[in-house]
Amino acid sequence: MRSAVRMDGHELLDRSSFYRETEGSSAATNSSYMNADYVNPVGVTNPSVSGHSSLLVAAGVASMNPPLQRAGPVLSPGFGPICSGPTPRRASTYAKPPYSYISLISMAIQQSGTKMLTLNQIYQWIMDLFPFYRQNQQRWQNSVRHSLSFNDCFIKVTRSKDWPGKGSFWALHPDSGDMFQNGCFLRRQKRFRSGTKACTDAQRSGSGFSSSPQSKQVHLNPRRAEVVPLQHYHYQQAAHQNLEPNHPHCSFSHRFSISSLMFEQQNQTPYLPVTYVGDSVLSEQNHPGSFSH
DNA sequence: AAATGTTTACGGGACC
DNA sequence: GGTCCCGTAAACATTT
Repeated sequence: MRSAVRMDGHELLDRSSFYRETEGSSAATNSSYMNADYVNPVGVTNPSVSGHSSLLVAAGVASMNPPLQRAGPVLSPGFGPICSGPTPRRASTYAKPPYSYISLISMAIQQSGTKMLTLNQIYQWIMDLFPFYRQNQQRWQNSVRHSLSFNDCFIKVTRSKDWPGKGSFWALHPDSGDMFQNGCFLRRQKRFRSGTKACTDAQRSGSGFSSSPQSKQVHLNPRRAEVVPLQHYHYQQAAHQNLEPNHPHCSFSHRFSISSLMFEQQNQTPYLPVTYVGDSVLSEQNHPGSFSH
């Protein structure tokens, strides 16, 4: 059953409260992919290691949600025309981001220092950046898990016995770099399929991975050095090939492109000062999943 | 028990 | 209209 027909309280909040308060748009004119009124909070320098956002506090989110242990500073938007109004609207912060779950997961992984994250780290990254996803966690987290399992563009990196912990790491398939043409994360231009096994074992062998019978499962050597080649591969393949603004295939700078997001992340001046709530500042672990700066 | 991972099913929207 | 992508729900298995 689709959410449009569900009449639970959350859905009412999502569809009416959010969009009604946004300017010049409505649920009827905005698809979930193109919510032009969404105020993108990207600007987090290190979502996994810092405290709560003053923006969230100002918006009353802190009182609506249980304290997150690893919430990050969600800065105010830097989306130019999107949020060029007098002040960002509070409701817009809660609007559904215009990214698919695949996009969100991809962004999270790509922005991590080691290009691989655990499921929980992916959850945290999404919630840190997008307050919308602090609601109905059971719903969207199920979708995230489904996306990870269902889509060939994500590969599971199993832990070694030397590196115990819960859950595997998730990484982007080395050949999934062109999923989002122009670096636009709104909607994939084409679905990545590994049916042809474009990523051969030979390719993986140089990537710190060892192949396994499972098509989308690789094994992680706990020695960090063996993970590095994969990072390089991703950086060159994904970041440069598709996310680089000057790339021939990226002839325009879409405001939802990852390059735009990253640029704003590096250069934006926050509207609101970043403050921390509580004692939730955690030390960064030197593990896969630690976010790069 | 809870979190994590897999699979199936269905319907909506975008695109051709 | 057909196809593809996506979101959501749900059931079930596996792992910690």
